[in-house]
Amino acid sequence: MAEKVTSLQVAERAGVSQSAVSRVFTPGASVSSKTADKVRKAASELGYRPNVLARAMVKGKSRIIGLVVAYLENFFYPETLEKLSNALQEQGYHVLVFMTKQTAQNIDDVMEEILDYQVDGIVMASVAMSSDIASRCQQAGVPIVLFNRSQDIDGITSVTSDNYAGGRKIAQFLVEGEHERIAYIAGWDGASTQRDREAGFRAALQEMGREIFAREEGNFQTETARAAARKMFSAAAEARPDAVFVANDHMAFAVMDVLRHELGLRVPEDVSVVGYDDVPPSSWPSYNLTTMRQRANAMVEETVDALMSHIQSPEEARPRRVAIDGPLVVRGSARVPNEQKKA
Amino acid sequence: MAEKVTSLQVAERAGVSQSAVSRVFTPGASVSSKTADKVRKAASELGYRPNVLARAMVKGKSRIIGLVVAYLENFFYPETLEKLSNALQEQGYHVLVFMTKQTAQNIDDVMEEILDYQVDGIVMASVAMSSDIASRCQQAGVPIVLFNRSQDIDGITSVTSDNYAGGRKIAQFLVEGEHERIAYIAGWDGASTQRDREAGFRAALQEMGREIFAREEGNFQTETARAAARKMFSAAAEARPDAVFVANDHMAFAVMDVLRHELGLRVPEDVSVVGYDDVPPSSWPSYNLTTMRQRANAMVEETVDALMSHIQSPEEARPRRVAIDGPLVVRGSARVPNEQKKA
DNA sequence: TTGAAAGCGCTAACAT
DNA sequence: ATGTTAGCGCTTTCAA
Repeated sequence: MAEKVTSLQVAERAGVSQSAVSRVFTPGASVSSKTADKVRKAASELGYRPNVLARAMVKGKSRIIGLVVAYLENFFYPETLEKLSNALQEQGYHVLVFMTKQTAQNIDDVMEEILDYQVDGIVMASVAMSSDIASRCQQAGVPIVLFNRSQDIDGITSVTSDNYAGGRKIAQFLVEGEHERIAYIAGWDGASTQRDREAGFRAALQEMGREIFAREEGNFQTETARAAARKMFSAAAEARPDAVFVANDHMAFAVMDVLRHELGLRVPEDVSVVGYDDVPPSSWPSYNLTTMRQRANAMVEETVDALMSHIQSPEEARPRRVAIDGPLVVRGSARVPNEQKKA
Repeated sequence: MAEKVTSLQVAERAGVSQSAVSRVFTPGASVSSKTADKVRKAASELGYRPNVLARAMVKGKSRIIGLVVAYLENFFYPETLEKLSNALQEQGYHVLVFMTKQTAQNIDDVMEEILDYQVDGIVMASVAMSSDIASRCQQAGVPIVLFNRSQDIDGITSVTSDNYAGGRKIAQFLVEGEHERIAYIAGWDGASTQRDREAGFRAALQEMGREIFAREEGNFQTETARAAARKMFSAAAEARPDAVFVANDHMAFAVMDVLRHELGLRVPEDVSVVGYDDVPPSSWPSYNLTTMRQRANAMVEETVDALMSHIQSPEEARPRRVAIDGPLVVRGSARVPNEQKKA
């Protein structure tokens, strides 16, 4: 049960002062190479490494980023978490995870906890936030970025895909594919992603002189999405949609399964399905889902960049609201305009 | 840009000493309710909360658990991470994430970093570890638990499903299902999960006077698994397997897709497929995969329990090697013995 | 019960 | 270039 090795012990063994040891481990400090050598030798003999927490205390920077996340069940998030964590690691930061339920009280509680850890920044993935809390963080000087959510709170940075544009693209694609009865299965309406996707979808439809033929709520959940699909597609052929935009891939899989395995409908022959996210299973042959890609890499890059610039120059950094455009990935789950081929 | 509120400021406002403030926020310390009230009032007016890092320094306990993880692409891990984080949060701990590549050097580096954060414990998910590093942590008094991996290092705690027993069950199930040519698609052989699953599978087969008809390497990766499936099933009907155990679900999906969509084979009529893990897509109707369930909840519970007992009583706590049994979840991807029904 | 004081392991002036 | 000193914000003796 060896004890913790401190810089003082290293100093004694190397025959230098404790601050000399500190300097050796501080990039850009002034130490002679002779001292440095002695110290490094002593340090490695003792197995010494600086205590990050102690350093954090004196510098007032923990190099910890708090990540608040509500659920990992949508496969877009694991992907994101992995990329985010990697990107942050490269900058010398690490991610401290806080799971929370999507209720105001929970979120507020969790935010307090996060702040207790003196994090240098916070990423909220798919979690809404009270403006109270927002200003509390601003006071504490801790930058927040909303990931995959945007909110109309002043001075809050958010990074999303361009959900409005995405909704528009899908509407266009479906109309060009000569669909007659275009439906929508919505996500949870508390989410800006849901609202923006639907708004873009409807707007584009309207511009083309069309409108939504049917709409059900899927709430971003498998079971609810299944129920929505059953309800929407139980009618006779002429009375049911021949195309449906499902607000995310996670629900789209559930919808496709109901269509094919419960209702005996063919996709895309009887009904076209389009999703949103482009998570891994979307490209699996069983689903082969046409979907809007959320560019996780780009979104993570923006997030890290925003965080870093706020940390490095709190005064100059301006809040930003980034909406990243992505391609519509055309696969086989939806009929396409004549000239196109499916992937 | 409000500054950090310290216990000293609270003390001044409440007209008490700084240590009185500390006591109020220390469960089980002796303070009169009069003092406590004054302090709490001042604290909430100022928005004071104790600095966890400072507390960590003096107590030598950070209430941070380091999680080392190699990839989140197997859907078993997001699930695990969510549950683990929640369970730990309930105990007042939080998870600091370290992503790493599966190479010895990387892992060692990451472990050093982790130790720098003075974590109270470490969970390694699907990551192997040198015995060097193991003893380094033991020296530092930091308990480690290997999650979903076991290693023959003395004194190391590991929590897995009972992979050997799982392999056996699958062999039995396949033989009872009257399969003639039973094949295996292996995972990465560096993983104990792969080795144990295969060992149990082979042992049971042998006891029944049978053996593996064909074997390919899938390496736990989608593309490699696809290639394995193509190679294994390109032969004529009599020369190819009529059943295959794929070492995890992630690969099993890829295999099923190749079987159905590339090779035009029916599952389970032409070939039965069984996986391992029971991740969410396994129960989706498109796959409806028969698979061994890994009981994530139980595994997480054991992990947290092991961690807590080592933290609370480092002396008494014994290393444990837990292998949690799980059920074979029978769905539609494999032919079953006559009397059974599929789910 | 309460305050004063020491100290957790480190960094950052300040002097030399 | 290097040592000395003063904290970072807190918990925990030790006296009172």
